[in-house]
Formats: sequence, C-alpha cells, structure tokens
Amino acid sequence: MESAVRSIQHNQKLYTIGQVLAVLKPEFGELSPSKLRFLEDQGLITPDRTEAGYRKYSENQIERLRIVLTLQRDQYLPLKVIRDHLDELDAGREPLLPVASAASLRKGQRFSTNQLKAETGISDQAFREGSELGLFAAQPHSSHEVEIAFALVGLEQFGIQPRHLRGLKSATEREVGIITGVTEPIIRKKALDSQARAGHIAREIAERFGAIRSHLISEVIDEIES
Amino acid sequence: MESAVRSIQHNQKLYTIGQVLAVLKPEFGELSPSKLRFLEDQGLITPDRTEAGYRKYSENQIERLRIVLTLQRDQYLPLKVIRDHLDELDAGREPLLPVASAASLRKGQRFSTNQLKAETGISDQAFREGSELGLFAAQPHSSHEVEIAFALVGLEQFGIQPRHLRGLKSATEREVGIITGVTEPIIRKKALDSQARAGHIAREIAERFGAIRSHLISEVIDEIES
DNA sequence: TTGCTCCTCACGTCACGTGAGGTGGC
DNA sequence: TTGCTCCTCACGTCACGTGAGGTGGC
Repeated sequence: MESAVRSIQHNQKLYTIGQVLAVLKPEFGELSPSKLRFLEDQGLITPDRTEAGYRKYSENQIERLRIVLTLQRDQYLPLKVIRDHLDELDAGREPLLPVASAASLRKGQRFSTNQLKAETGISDQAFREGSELGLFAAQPHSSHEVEIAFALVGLEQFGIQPRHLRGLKSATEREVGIITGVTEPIIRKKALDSQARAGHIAREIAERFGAIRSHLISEVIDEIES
Repeated sequence: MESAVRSIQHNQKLYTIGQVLAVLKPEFGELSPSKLRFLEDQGLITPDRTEAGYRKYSENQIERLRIVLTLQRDQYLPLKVIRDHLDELDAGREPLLPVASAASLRKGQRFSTNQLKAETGISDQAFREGSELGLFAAQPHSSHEVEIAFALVGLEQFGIQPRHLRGLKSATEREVGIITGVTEPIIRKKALDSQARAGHIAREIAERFGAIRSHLISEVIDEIES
C-alpha cells in the first residue's frame, strides 16, 4: 500500500547522471558527463540533488535536455539563445526563436495558409499545385509544411515545379508504408516507452533511406563535376 | 612583349585576402578574414606576402583552402588532422584519412567487392539483391557505394531488404533526370567554371528534394510519437 | 569491504572573433 | 589626399575535456 502511494507521489522517477546518459546516448551520440555538468553550469537545466550532492534528473528535465540538445544539434543555436528561449517558455510566454534559419520555427507551431505564404513567399500557383499533390494539407499547417514551401520556392528558381515532384511524393509514401510496417507491431505492444521507441526506430530507418538516396545522387553529381 | 612574358611567368594570378573571401564565400558561408588568418597561423596554408606584408594567395592555395574547408565542414575533421593529412600529401605519400566516421573514407577512393563486403559486413545475398537493383555497379566501387552498403546493413536489422527499395531507386532516377535537365544547358555553355557551377546547382536542387522528402516523413513520425 | 559511480575545481583546448593601433595601395 | 583594405598582437569567448583529489551507494 505504502509503496503504491509513494509510486504515485513520486511518479516522477529520478535518474542519476549516468542513467540520463544511457537514455540519451542513442539519440545524441556526442553526449558526455562533462557536457551535462556544463549545461547545468550555464543554467540550462538544474537537476535536484541528493543530500550527498548527487545529481538527480526528473523525466521532465530529461525532456528539457532533449529540447536543448535538439536545438543545439539541428539548429546550431548557441546555448545562451537556447537558455533565454527556455526561460521565456518557463515564464509562460510564447517566444519566437530568432529565425537564424527558417528551420528554427518552433516544432509543433501551427500556421494559417496566409502565414505560410507570407513566411515563405511561395506563389499562389505553386501552393495550389503543391496542395493537389498532397504536399500541403488543410489549415493549420505544420512547421514541416512551411519547410516544404521553402524548398518549393528554392526549386522554382531552377524552373522546377511541384508537378515534377509526383514521383518523389509517391516514393515517399511507399517509404512511409515500409516504416509503419516495422513500427506498428512495436506500438501494439503497448509498453511504457513503445511510442518513443517506435519513433526512434522510424527515424533510424528514414535516415538510412535518406543516406541511400543521397549517395545515389552524389554519384551522379560527382560525375558532372569530373 | 614583356608583359606577355610576365603573364606567362606568373600565370598564377594572386589574390588578396578579400578576393579569396569573395571567391569562396558562396561555397563556404562561414568564412571570415580572421578564419583565413587563423588557418595560416595553424600552418594549413601559407600564402605569399608582398613586401609590405599583404597576403597573396595563389590559385593552388585557394584550391588547398577548398580542400581544408570541405574536410572541416563535411567530415568534421579537426584542423590538426587536416594539416597532417595535407603534409602527408605534400610529402608525396597517400595518406588514409582516419576513419572517424565511415563517411571520412577518402572521396574518390575505390574498393573491390571484397573490400566493400569486408568493410561493411553486408551479406552476399543483400549485395546481390542490391546489385540487381542497380545500387551497386561493377568493380571498383565508389565510396558512395560503400555508404549505401552500410545503410543496407542498417536496414536489414529491421527486416527491410533491398527489394523494398525499388521505389526509392526509380524515384531517385527521376530526380537525377530533373537535375541533369537543369544542369546540362549550363555545362554546354563551356564557361571556365561551368562544371563547378553545374555541380553547385545540382547539389542545391538535390538538397531541396531531400528537404521535402525528409519533412514529409517527419510529419508521419511526429504522428507516431504523439 | 570493494569497486564503481559520482562530486568539485582548476586548468587546458579548439576554433575562432574583437578591437586597438597602425600602415599600404588605387 | 582620402577612403578602403590590409596588417599584427593581445585578449575574449564558446563549448566543452581532462585530471587531481575526494566521497557515496548497492
């Protein structure tokens, strides 16, 4: 009984620095104890401490670490900017990340069609064609759709239109089918972390597909240049 | 007459630091004067000097800079390693870059089928299926093919076989067709730098295709995780 | 009790950026 | 002659890594 009560009270399981490392290593290979200590030093995460001074990270804090490390790795944001961003979030505000790259649009943010058009400068026609192709769904649009719009604008200057992407779209759909074929059985298992694991595996597979694609294309480009 | 002789003698046009910057900026956005000076300080390139001490870079040295900056950007090699590598090359040897990541295999290096199999651990069957699909050509294999083999091995653990990649392969062929459609007219112009420009544009287009693909897939993965 | 994990603190390092103070070239 | 480019040198900075010397937990 008591243990049941306790497990509700600190439902928040606590992790030592080594356990945190073990959890995040697969996702962030460059992670090290000294890096975790450094992030604390810079005020990015403040884990609890045992009386003896051992760091104890809650699951929320691991989630926060994930945000920090992702922002750092994928957007190349300096830690100071990330810290200020998190501070703003903590204060209940809704900060816009400095749009160093367009990709720093907050994950999960939503956009109206007008916002998307204004943000990317995509033409009405290109947007319409993209929608017909299924590159854009109904409002509100995800940050991924914004990125897709950016890419379309970039391709337009070379005379490439959305309709040229029909093959890309259907190939991607097949890839997605293969990926979900692998991940669905995992999700059905309904373990605590099955969603996270499925997502992780899905990313791994997608990365491999991307590698194959990119090297196939690079071979041709190497020939162009030689 | 004299000027003709001189132009033959120093056929090697010399560039000031600012001119070097102007030439390489489009390729390497992060380049700065202080970075160029730092690279010299570290012994990576040693430009000539005018009597007054102004740096003067030859075209060979700009080529060398291109190597340094590419290695640094694409392979994440530390400058010390790059410098040692160049020293070896200067000494006439044929150094193997430290295989920090498999991707640091020297661009342009060639592999026999046996080497490729040993290097990646790909199974005979997967290699055969990959060859039938056109992922691997005849010996000798390029470093790209080695990377593709690595990716196949990675996919195998999830039960994904080369034959699942048929759609990927044909979609990539179509992409390549679109890219060469854009770059061919440029190459035909036969300007001095038309090959380099064509390669640059080809990479830009490929990057955009990749972005669209990756964001389409990410949308689905986000859903898996939520 | 024995390892193994964890702690702090000082110092090192890698790859530059900044700014002062000064000179050179079209 | 006037800007603009370029120079050196000292110092700063960002994101950690290393190692000494010491304590804690199953």
